[in-house]
Amino acid sequence: MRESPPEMTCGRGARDGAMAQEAAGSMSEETLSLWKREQARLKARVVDRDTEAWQRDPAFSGLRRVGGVDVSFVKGDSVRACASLVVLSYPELEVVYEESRMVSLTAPYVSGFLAFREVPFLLELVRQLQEKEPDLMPQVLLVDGNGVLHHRGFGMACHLGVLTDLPCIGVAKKLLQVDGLENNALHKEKIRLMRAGGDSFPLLGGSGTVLGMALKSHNRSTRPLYVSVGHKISLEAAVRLICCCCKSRIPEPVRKADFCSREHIRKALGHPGPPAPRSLKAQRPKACPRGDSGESAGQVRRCVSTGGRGGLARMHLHGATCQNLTLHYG
DNA sequence: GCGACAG
DNA sequence: ATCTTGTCGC
Repeated sequence: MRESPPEMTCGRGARDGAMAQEAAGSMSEETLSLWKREQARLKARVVDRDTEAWQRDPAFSGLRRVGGVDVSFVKGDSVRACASLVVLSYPELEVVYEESRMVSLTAPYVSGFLAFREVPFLLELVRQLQEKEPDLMPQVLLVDGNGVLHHRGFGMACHLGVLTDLPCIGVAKKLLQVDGLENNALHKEKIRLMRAGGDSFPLLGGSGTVLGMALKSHNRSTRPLYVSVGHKISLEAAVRLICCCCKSRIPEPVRKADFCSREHIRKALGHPGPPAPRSLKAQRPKACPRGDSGESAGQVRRCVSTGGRGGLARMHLHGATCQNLTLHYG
């Protein structure tokens, strides 16, 4: 049951005034409701508290490997992309494993359903790691996107976490404005008031529950990160770990994964980048000037860990868990 | 027409 | 996600 790509869809009287999501306009209501049901089904398996000993340790003793995943895209191409998985040692944050793979995306991007577009390929990378280098399986995975900070409380970090049974943390670069959360003047003021790296404030959903934390990931970072629980870790431990993984605004595991996937695309497509058929719609003009002065790279404090004893919490990607690696959408 | 829009 | 130019830091 594959959806037509956006450009093949004739005007179908989208009731979204301005066709909020061009991709969403190509998605059948049947598929969207199927995806919602799948999210609801898997959401029941999310564990939003610490399950591993190292997560409670002030120095994260026992944590040796932190993973990061990312998907980068080919310029004018709506289907070709590269998925990457990296594993870094902790606390050194040196790459001990890296795998990148060119993939063909099938599902379009629809806000709220990012996992159905990217997770299948990330799952495949985790499965490959389990087969070839099980000893390098990360003890926690940092995901580029949200966890429970999501339209239905089940973002990509939850999705990947449940299907791999690995602790996962959602790290988003922009606030997803759901459940009453708004990137308004008050929110911006709170951001401005964060002074040092490690400062944060809670993101309270409409029902009063904490959906995540806005975090100033290092001293000179202007824009915050939005951290939320994916699976098998508490929000407190998640925020603390993200801090310890940030040499710059973006945590190293995610940053390295991003670099690897881009580099892989550059090599796979050869250096001359241009010939790419423009099949998507024209870009919408940006009316507002970008008023933020950029990032600044710089050495920043990191949490220090006193090494760690041997591996305790071993990831169990065996047996019953492996069936979770089956792809779940269609 | 306007605003929102993880990646 | 991607494009864009310049600027700053190492």
